Amino acid sequence: MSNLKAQVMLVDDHAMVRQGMSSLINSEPDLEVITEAESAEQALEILAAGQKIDIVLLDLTLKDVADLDLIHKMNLQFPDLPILVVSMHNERVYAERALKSGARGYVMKQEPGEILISAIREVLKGNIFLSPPMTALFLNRNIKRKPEPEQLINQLTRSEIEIMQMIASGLGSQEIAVVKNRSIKTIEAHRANIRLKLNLKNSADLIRYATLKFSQPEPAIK
Amino acid sequence: MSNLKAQVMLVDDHAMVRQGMSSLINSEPDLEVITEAESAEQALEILAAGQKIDIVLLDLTLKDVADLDLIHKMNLQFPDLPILVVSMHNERVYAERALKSGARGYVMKQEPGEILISAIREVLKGNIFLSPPMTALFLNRNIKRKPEPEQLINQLTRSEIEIMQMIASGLGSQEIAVVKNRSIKTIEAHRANIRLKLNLKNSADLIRYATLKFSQPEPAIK
DNA sequence: ACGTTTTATAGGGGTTTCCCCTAGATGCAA
DNA sequence: TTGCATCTAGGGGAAACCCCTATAAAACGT
Repeated sequence: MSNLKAQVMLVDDHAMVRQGMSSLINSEPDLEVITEAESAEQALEILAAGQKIDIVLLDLTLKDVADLDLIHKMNLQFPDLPILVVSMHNERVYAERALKSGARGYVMKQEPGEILISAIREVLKGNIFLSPPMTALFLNRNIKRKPEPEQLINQLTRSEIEIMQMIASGLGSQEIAVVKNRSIKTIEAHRANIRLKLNLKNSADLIRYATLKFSQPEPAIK
Repeated sequence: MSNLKAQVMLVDDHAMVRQGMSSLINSEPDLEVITEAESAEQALEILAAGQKIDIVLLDLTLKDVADLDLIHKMNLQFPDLPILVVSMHNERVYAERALKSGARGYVMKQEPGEILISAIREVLKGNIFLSPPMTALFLNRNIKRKPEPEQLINQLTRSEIEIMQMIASGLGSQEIAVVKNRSIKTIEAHRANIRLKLNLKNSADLIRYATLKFSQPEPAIK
C-alpha cells in the first residue's frame, strides 16, 4: 500500500535537482515522491486535478520571480497542504517571506540530505521547520519591540484599562455597564476620558485601538 | 579588569539557589555574578542605584505572583537590560508570558548547568533563548493560522473589501461615502451585507474584525 | 495635613450613527 | 431568461455617540 508513505510532490525547474532529491527521498521508508512539476503552472494543474499529496517541496527559484506568489496561491486553494521551501538562496533573505506567504519550512540546498529529510518529517508533523540560527533571528524580531505604546497605555487607570479590554473583547457600552453594574453614562464618561488621553477622535478609533492593543490571545494568568 | 567579564545580577529568594548559580557562573571565564537580590523591590533598588549590570537572571517564583509584573517594570525602566528567566515551572506554561512581558529567555532549573551558561551567552549576544521544543511550539503559533479567515474573506466582493480596508484605516461611514462619492445609505447597506456574510452582530464587531483582518502593516511583496 | 488634581460616578440633551425594512438597477450564471 | 447576488439608496425608529455639567472619592504633592 503506497498510502503508508507520505506522498511528496517536487516542484523544481531543474530535472537533475529533482532526480537527486527524488532518490534521496525515495530511499526513506516512509516517504515517496509521487509527482513532479517543473513550473508553477504545472504544479497548480496537478494539484487542481485532485492528485493526493501530503507535502510539496518547492524550489524558490523557478524561472520568474513569482515564487512567493505561487506559495500564496497554493495556500489559498489548498490550505491544508504544507509547503516546504528548498532554496539555494540564503535563508536570511527569503525564509521569513516564504513563511509569511504560507510556507511551513525553509531548507537551503547546501544543507546535507538528512536535514532535508528531517525537515520534511517536521513539516508533515505539522511543525514549522527553520534552521536554528534562523529561528533565533525570527524569534528576536517577533518578540522584541513595544517600547512606546506602553507609555501611552500607562496613562490609563485601572478601570480604563478594564474597559478597553472589554471593548476589545466585543462588548458595547451598554453591556459593559451591565457587567460592571454602573450607569451607561459612567462607561461613556470613561470612554470619553480614554479618547482624550489617547487622542482618539471617535468611538470607531477607540474600538480599533482597543482591538489592536488590548486583545488577549491567552486566557489570563492565575 | 572586571569589565571584561559580563556582569550578572541574580534575583532569587532562595539563598542556596543563588549560591549554587553563583559558583556555576563564576567558574566561567567570561561571566561574573556582581550582585544579588532576594526580592523584586531589592532588585529594582539596586538597578535604580545605577549599578552597571549586563544581564539579570530572574527566578520566576519569588514570594508573590507579581513576577511578570517585575519583568515588565524592569523592562520599562531599563529597556536595554536583558532578563533571562530561570524557573522551576514548566516552560510550556510560563515561557511565552515571560517573553511577552519582556524577558529575553527562559530556562528551567532542572536543565543541566551548561544550558544555563549557554542561555546566558545567547541572551548577552542579543538573542532570545528558548528550549528547542518550546521554540517550535512558539513558531508554530506565531506563523501558522490563516486557513479559514481567507475563506470568509473570499466571500466578500471587491467593494466590500474596499470598505473593510477603509474601516480598518479609521474612516467612518460618512467619510467613506464622501471618498467614494456615494450616499451614506449605500455604504451602510454594504456594511449590513458584510455583517451578514461574516456573522457580525453590530458595528463594533465589524470594526474589530476589519481592524484585525484588514489592517495592512507591510508595504506589499513584489 | 491640607489643598489640588485625577478618577469615578452620573445626568441632560442634541447629533449622529446604527440597523431593520424596502426597492430599483445592473450583471452574471444556470 | 430567469433568477440570484450586487450596488445603489431612501424611511424611520432606536441606539449610540459626544458635548456639557456636577459631585464625591481617591490620589498626589508639598
